[in-house]
Amino acid sequence: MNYTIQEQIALIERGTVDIINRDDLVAKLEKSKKTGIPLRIKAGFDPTAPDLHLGHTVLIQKLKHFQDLGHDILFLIGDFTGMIGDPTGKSKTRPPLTKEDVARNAETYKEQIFKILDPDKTKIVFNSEWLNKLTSLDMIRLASQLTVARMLERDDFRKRFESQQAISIHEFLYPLIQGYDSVALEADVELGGTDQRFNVLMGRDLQRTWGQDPQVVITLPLLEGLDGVNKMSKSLGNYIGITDTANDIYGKILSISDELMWRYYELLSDLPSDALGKLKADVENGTVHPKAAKMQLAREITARFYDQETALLAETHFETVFKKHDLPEDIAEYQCLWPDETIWLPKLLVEAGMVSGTGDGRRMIAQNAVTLDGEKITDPDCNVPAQGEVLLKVGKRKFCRVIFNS
RNA sequence: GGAGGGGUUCCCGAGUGGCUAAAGGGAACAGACUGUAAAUCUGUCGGCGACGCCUUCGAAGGUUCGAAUCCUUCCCCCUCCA
Repeated sequence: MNYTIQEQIALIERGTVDIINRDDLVAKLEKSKKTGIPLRIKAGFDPTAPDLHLGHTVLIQKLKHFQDLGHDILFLIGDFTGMIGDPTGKSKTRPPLTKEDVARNAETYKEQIFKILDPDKTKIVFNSEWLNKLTSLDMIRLASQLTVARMLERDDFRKRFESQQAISIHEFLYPLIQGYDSVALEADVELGGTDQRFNVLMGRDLQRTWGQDPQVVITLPLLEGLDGVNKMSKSLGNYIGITDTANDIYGKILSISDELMWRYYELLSDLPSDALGKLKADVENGTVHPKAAKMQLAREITARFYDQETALLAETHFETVFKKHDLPEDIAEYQCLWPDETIWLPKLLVEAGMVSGTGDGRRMIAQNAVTLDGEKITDPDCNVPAQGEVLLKVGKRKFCRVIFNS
């Protein structure tokens, strides 16, 4: 609580898209400073996806900023909303989550978010706590707070409406419910991705209706996934999980495109903006190789979830495997029980889980992608003696040491 | 309740009786080039010890020498009218 208002604003503002509205934020910060009562910062999370990735960390990092400034973090797990199913996208009817599921997912969340947030200063709350108590009457009253016209202001609803696509009633309830969460929590600030803008703004309206001081809404950019096109998501497989190994985090970052690298710098790095500007200029004028810049980013991010030392090890690992084409030090091992003297190579690749089928294996061999004990194999009919140890490599990054047990 | 449109291999999307394991595109994977970047080029892309065999076109039956294509029933999705 020893920060000036200006210092607080500067940290909070960094990397945000919108602050709605800024004057309210200043007023709240001033009041908090005067009274010594920390602000209540709310952010909601889906209970069905406990595998957090870097995309989520943009938001969590911002929570961390608030936490560092001495405010209270309300980490909301939307277990009630999760039971209904997310309206966005063609939702296949989601199997309803049981209490056990929710509890387990919450534990997973904790393990992950506490890599960033301070567990002692973070409160985890579930919206079923208050939403389950609402009666039908309450629900309808809540629904009366909003008109259809207002709802259709929301971009995605409007587009769907105009192009005559279906919108279900319960989809209209979603923003209301989310807004009601803010009322229940008496939130001072709510954070959300830019795609959540409408939903989080709803909280302001409802809080006003309930006679509360409306929350400040802060939206944060959505991080693009590894492909650089879609937003990072687990289902698209274009993500870097925060529980990924150091080697994976490092390697995945190095595999992103140069263009995307700057986006990641902007959203994920703590590098001060003037230093970032200089780096960018240096890359542009050729003083710094783009790969060096990428390595720096990879080190920083890897170190965030592990430590500096581990990050450097990951870098060494990376250089060993991909630059010098040496073997990585931690090759997967596969114990193979095989009754015969020899084994057909494609079969062995299947056994070792390196290809999807013998057809795939043949293909890989035909495409010069398979190496056995460092020797390139080109004959799909190749048979290998089933004894001792062999080292297999498929493509650039798949390794396996097969140990035969007779 | 009424009318119409549709469900094809990971995705989009051709295909209206044999030449179709099914065009084209995307994704993905492999190879070349590199910085495991981008771009580009080449190849692969249902399964199988494989110039052949087996299983696929929402599901189940049927017609036919032969069906993704025709018929029947069923399931699902979408739009419009009410």
